[in-house]
Amino acid sequence: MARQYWLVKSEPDVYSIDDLERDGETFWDGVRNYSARNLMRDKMRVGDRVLYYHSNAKPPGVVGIAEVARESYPDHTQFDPKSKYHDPKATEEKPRWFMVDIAFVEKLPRAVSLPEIKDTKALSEMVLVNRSRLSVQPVRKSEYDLILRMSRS
DNA sequence: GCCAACGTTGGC
DNA sequence: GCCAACGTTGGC
Repeated sequence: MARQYWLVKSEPDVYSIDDLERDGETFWDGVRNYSARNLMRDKMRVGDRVLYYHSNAKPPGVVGIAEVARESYPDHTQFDPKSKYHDPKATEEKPRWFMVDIAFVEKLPRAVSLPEIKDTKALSEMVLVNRSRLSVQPVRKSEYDLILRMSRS
């Protein structure tokens, strides 16, 4: 299948693009939304490209690129009573939440901010603009390419 | 810090 | 199955 494109949100205070650059690779734990889970569990493939978005930042925006390094497997934090992501209804036999691993690719030469994205007609159909609170979302190749081009200008 | 959007939970 | 109450996300 052709490479697909995604966007993931992360609060830089929690885990920023710099943290990902330092670590090289990480597991994307803590996603507790069924739409986002289904995308990770069923659609994300190794090698897919991922726009890395800083939410709750000033300004919020796309700051880098990552790629899917491992396809979905159960998110271990759901089984951990001490984790804030613990889910008492999940069992090892029947996990409810899944995650993927993502690897650092590069930081954008310049962040592309949310206001800028909102001002760009060709990006007006992005899920980011039209649906609040989805932390893993699909992106069109044309949108991905345009954001990269904007970051270089 | 506020609050709109909206997903989830649980009573009925 | 409906829907009110509740909790969270995330921009501003």
